[in-house]
Amino acid sequence: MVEDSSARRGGMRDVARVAGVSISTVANVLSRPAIVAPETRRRVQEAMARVGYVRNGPARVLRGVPSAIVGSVLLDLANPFYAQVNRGIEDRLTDQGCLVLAGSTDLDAAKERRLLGLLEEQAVRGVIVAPIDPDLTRLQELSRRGTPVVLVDHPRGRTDLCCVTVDDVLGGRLAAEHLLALGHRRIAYLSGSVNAVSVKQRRAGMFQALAAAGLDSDKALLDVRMPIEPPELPPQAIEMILNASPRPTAVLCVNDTVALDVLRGLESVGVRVPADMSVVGYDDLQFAARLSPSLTTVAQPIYQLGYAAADLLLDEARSDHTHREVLFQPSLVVRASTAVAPADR
Amino acid sequence: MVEDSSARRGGMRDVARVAGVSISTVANVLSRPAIVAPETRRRVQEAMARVGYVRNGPARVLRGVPSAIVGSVLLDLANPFYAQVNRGIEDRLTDQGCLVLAGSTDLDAAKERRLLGLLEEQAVRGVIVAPIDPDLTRLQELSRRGTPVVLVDHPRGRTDLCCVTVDDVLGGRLAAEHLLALGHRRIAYLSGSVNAVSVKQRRAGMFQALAAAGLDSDKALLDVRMPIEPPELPPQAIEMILNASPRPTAVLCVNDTVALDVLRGLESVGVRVPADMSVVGYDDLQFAARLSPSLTTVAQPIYQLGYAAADLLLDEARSDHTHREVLFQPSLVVRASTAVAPADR
DNA sequence: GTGAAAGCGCTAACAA
DNA sequence: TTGTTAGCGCTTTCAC
Repeated sequence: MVEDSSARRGGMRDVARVAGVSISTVANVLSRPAIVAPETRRRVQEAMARVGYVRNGPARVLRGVPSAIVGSVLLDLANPFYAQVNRGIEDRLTDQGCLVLAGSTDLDAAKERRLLGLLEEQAVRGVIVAPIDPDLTRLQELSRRGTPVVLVDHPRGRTDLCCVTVDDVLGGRLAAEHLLALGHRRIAYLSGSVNAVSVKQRRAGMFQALAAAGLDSDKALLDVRMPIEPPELPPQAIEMILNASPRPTAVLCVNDTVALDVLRGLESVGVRVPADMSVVGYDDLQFAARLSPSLTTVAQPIYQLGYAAADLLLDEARSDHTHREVLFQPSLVVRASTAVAPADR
Repeated sequence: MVEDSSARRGGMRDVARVAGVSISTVANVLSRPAIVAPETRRRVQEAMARVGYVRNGPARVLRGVPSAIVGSVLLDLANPFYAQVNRGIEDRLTDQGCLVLAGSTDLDAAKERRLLGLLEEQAVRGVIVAPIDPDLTRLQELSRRGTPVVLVDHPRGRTDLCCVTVDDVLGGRLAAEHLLALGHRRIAYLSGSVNAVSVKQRRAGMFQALAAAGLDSDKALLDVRMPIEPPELPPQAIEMILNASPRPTAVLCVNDTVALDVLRGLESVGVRVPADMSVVGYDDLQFAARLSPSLTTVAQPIYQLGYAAADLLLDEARSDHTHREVLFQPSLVVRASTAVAPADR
């Protein structure tokens, strides 16, 4: 009857048998070691090692212990922005002994629903989600059925969910103000098909800045919208900007990746940055500082977004929890891709 | 006794009660709908909707159904390489209705152990891991205790685990051959403190190429090793390369991110790429093609690495499974950062 | 300080 | 075709 340390994992029953105690004594050693007699405790611990005891999470959850698993449903974990959000989530949860069940929705509402459904079945501790489906009622119901939900990078709308967002209006305003101060009077806003809310709010922020400078927003702002999810920016984007009349002297891009492509695109047609055209990114991803020219961009506290969301989720377990809305401020990082507008020189 | 659709989730018992059938009929509707009378089935399904029925994963696992959760333990999910590996894993598992529990080890063996321990407690279906702890016995035992383990980007060593790797010797050789063909006779190899095995193997590959060209490997290869995990490459790296005598005319970098920094570093001291110095990256990350100069690099099938690993893991469930070793081939992507060696012109 | 026993929600074998 | 039942491994009273 010798147990092999590399055998299949034993349960509490095996431990109890080997230690010559009852199951509940084993349980006590695990959860309230203090109340067990030292000698007994030692015997039990020895037995645990002998039979290769491993706690059974599912059984504990079934019994009512909160799950150690938290869901993270983001747009695309291979996208540096969301990867960073996810790291924030992971790091916050990890010291609570929690694990992150992460999934990508790829802009597909059906995929999002599927993921959320699977997560609910796992009876996870909660879910952090950057929803792509504008209809939040599903999430609201998920929450009501007992799975706490926290929104990241998305306003709570009419739900009573916790959410963590960045002030996109401010972000748009900061970018526009910077360009206006450099003398730019005609600015292109290159946005994708995604993240409708953010895109709109940033535009609103630009309008604010333009209006404050006494400009006619409709003339000063050139809206260039195109589907820019696939790895490559469609070449027409650059064309549209360069052929517009009057031609803009600056571009605000919806994110740094797009800005990178714009930099390349402009270079390839001989437009110099920042001499002929200023370029502003958004996000301040790691590579932004390392490009040449290094990229002026609106920095978002990406990691903190995730960290704060995880924080809120953990807080949901507390009895005195109240649903909260956390709002971060973006900040402008001026680097070498923006300069005084050509006409002004 | 009216149930509210937005109420707390009900269980099979509630469904049975509402539908006026027994629990096992409900179970049958779920797992073998065909054997249930249509009328009964309909009633049960209606009841499920009414009480907001959601399957309870943990209970199923406890009962012996394989878990839908797979662990993914990688170095850093915010690192584009591992993020991509993880996407491969995710995409392969997702159509099997599986979920990915992903964690970062951050080069910390203790963290790796902790993660693996937690995953084992969750009774996951299996674990895919890029181990940083060179001692694989823990993984071997994990596997023996009943949690299948697949290694990614790491040789199986003396274990009998499944593993997926890329031929690093070939990668090093391809890079060196390319540079040799361009007339370079002195090449720096800039490697970090990480991933000992890969680094060594690539060096071996370079040696092969050098030897085949009739060169004295020790003189032709300048080894520059330094800790390069933090976001910035230490400036000394560039110095060491430029001050070496004879000065190398080409650099092979351990990955594209390092190559990016080298590009910047060389530019800042007025060394032109590729005119004065050729630079080769490794990995072919998305941005490699978009840099200026665009980066010559050794492409690895990163996504496929994860995809194949997940594939192997799923296969472990089959009764006829045999442990396998999958080896991918890297390939050289020649772009604009390499050119004929200066002396030769 | 320790043990006996009741379930958590589910599956599957067997009975009706 | 449907129902009964015995656990899966654990936590948690409550008795001893």
